[in-house]
Amino acid sequence: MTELDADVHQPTRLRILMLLSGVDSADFNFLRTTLGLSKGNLSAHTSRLEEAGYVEITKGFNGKIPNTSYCLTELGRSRLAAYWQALEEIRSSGGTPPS
Amino acid sequence: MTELDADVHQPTRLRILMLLSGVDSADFNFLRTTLGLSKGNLSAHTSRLEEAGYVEITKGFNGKIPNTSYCLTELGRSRLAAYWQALEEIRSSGGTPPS
DNA sequence: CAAACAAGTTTATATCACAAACCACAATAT
DNA sequence: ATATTGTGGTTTGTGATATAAACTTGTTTG
Repeated sequence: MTELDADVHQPTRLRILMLLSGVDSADFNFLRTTLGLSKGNLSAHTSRLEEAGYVEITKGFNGKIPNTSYCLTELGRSRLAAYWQALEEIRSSGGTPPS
Repeated sequence: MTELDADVHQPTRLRILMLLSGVDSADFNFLRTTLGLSKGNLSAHTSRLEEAGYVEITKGFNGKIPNTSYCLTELGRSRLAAYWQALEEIRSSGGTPPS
């Protein structure tokens, strides 16, 4: 019974991870507006993903204004793949057995 | 941005629903042992699924001992299908764009 | 300088997942 | 008859969590 990684199995975090999986990196406001999140919510979720080691956070500046950008780590990428696979197991576990 | 139904998007409930989707009905102990859940946990989740209208709970007796059995409703079945579809949208939203 | 703004973070709150404790009843032992 | 144990489940207490509001730090504008 493969477990579903709780750090991934959360709608907002899953969307963040999927978005990051298709891009080299994305910054705070891009994630925020693309996914339609409040700042607090996004900050909390990215922190958790960083603690899990799934996302790397890079703080810099755009001219003088601070800018934070996020990048999926290799661990994050592999956990994300494992998550989809675990989900596929659950999905195929249920249906009516073949006749 | 299709939302993920919170009543479905929970590992244990998802497994319960998937299990029920492949069977006419299942009773408490079958669910409990098959999914490896504590009694309290199973009871809480099935209650929630009933309140959502996704599962019908039927209380009866096996001889003299009480027996509760669970059956997926049509609503439950359709919500479950919608859930997998919503998830598929998220899944295909992320990947590297085609070259 | 003061007031508004930008980019995040910290906090308060409400919900939730879970197991321990509990309840109702049946079967068995004393 | 009455404890005692077992079975089938529900209720309750607790710790974790998702979210938005409030706050912080620094910048730009009046």
